[in-house]
Amino acid sequence: MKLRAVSKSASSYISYSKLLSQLSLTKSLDQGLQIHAPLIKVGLSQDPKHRNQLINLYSKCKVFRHARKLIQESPEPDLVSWSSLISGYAQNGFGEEALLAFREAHVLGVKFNEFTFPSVLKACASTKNFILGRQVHGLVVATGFESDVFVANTLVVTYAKCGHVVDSRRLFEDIPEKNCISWNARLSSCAQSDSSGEAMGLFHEMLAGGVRPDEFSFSTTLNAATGLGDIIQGKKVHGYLIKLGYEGDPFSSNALVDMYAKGGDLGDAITVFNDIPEPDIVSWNATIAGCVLHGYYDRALELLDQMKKSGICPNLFTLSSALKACAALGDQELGKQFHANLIKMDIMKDPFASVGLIDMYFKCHLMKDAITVYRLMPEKDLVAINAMISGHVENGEYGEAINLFVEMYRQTMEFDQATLLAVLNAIAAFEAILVCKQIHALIVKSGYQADNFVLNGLIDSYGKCSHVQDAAKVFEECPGTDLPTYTSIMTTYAQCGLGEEALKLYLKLPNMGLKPDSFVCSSLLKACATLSAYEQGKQIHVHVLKLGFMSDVFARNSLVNMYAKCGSIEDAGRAFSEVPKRSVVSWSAMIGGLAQHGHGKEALNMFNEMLKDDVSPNQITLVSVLSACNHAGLVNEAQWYFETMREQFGIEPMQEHYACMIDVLGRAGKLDKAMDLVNNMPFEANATIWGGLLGAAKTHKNVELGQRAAEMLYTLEPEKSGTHILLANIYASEGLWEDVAKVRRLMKDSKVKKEPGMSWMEVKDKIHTFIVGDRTHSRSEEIYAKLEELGQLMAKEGYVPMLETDLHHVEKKEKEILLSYHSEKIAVAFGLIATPPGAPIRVKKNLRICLDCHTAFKYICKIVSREIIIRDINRFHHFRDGSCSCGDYW
DNA sequence: ATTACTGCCC
Repeated sequence: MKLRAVSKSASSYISYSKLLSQLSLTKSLDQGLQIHAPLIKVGLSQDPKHRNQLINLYSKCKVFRHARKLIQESPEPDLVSWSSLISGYAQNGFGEEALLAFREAHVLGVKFNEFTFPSVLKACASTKNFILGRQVHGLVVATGFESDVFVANTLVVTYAKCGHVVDSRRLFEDIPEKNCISWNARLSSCAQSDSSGEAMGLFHEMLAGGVRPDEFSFSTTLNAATGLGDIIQGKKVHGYLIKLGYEGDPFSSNALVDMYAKGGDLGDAITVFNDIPEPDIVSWNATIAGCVLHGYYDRALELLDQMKKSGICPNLFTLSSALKACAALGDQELGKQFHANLIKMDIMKDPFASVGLIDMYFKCHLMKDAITVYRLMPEKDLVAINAMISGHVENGEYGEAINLFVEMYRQTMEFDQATLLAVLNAIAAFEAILVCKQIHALIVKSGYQADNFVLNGLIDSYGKCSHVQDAAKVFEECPGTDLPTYTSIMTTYAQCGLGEEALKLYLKLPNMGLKPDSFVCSSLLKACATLSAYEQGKQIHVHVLKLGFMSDVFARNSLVNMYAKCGSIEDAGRAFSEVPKRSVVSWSAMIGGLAQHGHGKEALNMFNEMLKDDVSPNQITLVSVLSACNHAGLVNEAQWYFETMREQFGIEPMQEHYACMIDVLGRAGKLDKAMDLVNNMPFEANATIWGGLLGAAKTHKNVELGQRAAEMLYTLEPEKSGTHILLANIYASEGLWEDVAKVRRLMKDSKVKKEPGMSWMEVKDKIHTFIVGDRTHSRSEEIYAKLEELGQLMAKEGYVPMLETDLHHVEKKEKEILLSYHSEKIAVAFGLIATPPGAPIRVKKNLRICLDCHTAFKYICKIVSREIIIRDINRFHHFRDGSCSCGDYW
């Protein structure tokens, strides 16, 4: 009986031992627990080998309580049992516990070996306990295990993870026989410190040293390529990976998907993804994130469905991307569903989940939900605050956005690039110039003046606040100017009416080695529009075609606007007819263009067509409609649209509509009605409105209204000289020379200078600028000869200079000379000698065209058989066959 | 011993 028991236990000894090590490998806890009882029964659990195997199994399966109990039961501290426990903690992510166990064992006098040190070091790395890590390193050296390549590799990784990259590199270099894992450890330490370039170099060194990379080396190197955005290198690594037969490695495949998705062709990413036999959650996530990154939001959501159907549950990564897709698509319902998913998964404490939701709710205009999610965040990190600021900007709450920043900055003094960009956006939209200057100071103080993104935002904000000079200063001091910087400053110039400056910069782009993109083109088209630079505009049009931006609806709308503002309503019409899907912007641009050219009836027809096309007008469309009525002198029509726009189109008349209507009435001589509207509208009349009334007073020779309007304008815009000039003109036209003299004195005292009349004429790619009596042009002699010749021909046809338009109280002869050398006349004369016969002449003027020039051009266009197109500050004048398109109404 | 995917701003 006794013998049998012994022999049975002998055979069990071997089989239990085998079984236990098998169970340890597969982490089969249940079976282990089942064996534990029989082991006790046969008395084998007291055997050190079996006990250690059990400790190992329990530690691996995270049942540390049982493991510790077995250690306590053992008669003396044992290296293997403690090692098992420590490694169990370390492998399962219980770093702190591993270190505690290590200290306990150390105090008990356990001597460690090359199998224990890696676990302890791993725990130091995961808890970022550098101090203990260095002490363990000392222990390693003292016990002579430094030369063990296994331990040395772990040290390299530990130092890197604790942020001590230099020590990590030194230790790596000191390893005499570096194996593949040593190299991998170094590669991973580069990944830790964001040194993708260094990692790429190491990979090549590794190859040169004859070490064969494994799947770890490949996936890490591919990640480095992604970090660098260097797809060319990445593709080479991809090729080599195939050659060495690691194509099936899931980590490398996922790294490839991520690389192509982030920096290359999304198609390549999807190809790699489709070749993965059993994509895991990371493969799906990387592909879905790639779709979102490239703007294929529907595709991303479809993939998410497919993923679920394949039996894989979305995790936080998946839902982050999905929320971004919902935000971009404005899909509230789906967004809410994902919110429910996140709550069910109990991961709402994760900042990524909250920020994704905040962003989604703001972009879907569900402000309250966004704010609720933010309030429920246990710890509001910087990214969440940034999302709040930009969310408010997104919803037009610029003041709230700025206040939020100020409040946050006072509390934490924390901000980053994204904060600055969000605040700058708010400033730009709010035109908050004082805040803009403060943020500028903050940018300089905090060292962000080397950050191009921030500087571009700053330029943009100064531009939107109409502080061109500040914008230009930031631009000039920009350390490295890239294409977006140029775009920002060119857009600023274009918006502030300095189209010429924008064009000058554009011509410099090739010299800087920069290629224009669709943003530059759109900015330039706007510049051309402001400048009325028709030839330049046509060239940009060619660029837009060549560079393939014609699929861009913005580009097409910009073309309509540019051609209209450059005086070619025909080209504008052609561009308009080529817009595939006309939005309210396309229609408004066309209607506004027609209006500016005095084609009031056509503009109104266009407006009716737009309504038939089921496109709803917006405020801008109605400004264009009223302006069309204005330029065509259609007073009744204007009144009808103005009075019915609220009920017909649900658009509340804004200041611009009132201003336009007041202008219509004023021009038509209905000065009383105009003043009624001024007194009864829900706004204070601004400078534009008083300016219009002053013009009306001049046209209809109403001194009283002129004086009142002028007085208002002196306070509203004292820096403008136009007011004085117009008032003086009113007095002059009534022969009130003493009053003219008074105004002139006033002008002199207040140091307001008359804004000099300037005209521009574009020939080929050069813009020629002229002022009154200009003799600086290289072809001045020919120009003045032409003017002389024209003067004689015009006189024969019956032209008489309209001397009363000049307010200089000088001799008649002198007046005649001053009049004949007005900048627009010089420009037209230059046009006649510098362009081929029969070509239309396009001139832009910075002020309103003068009455005498207007009359003269009617004669000239007939004499020379040319179309003369003058764009003044308000509108276009097309002179053809002795008359002007404005019908003498401007 | 070593490897991947997510948020705010451009």
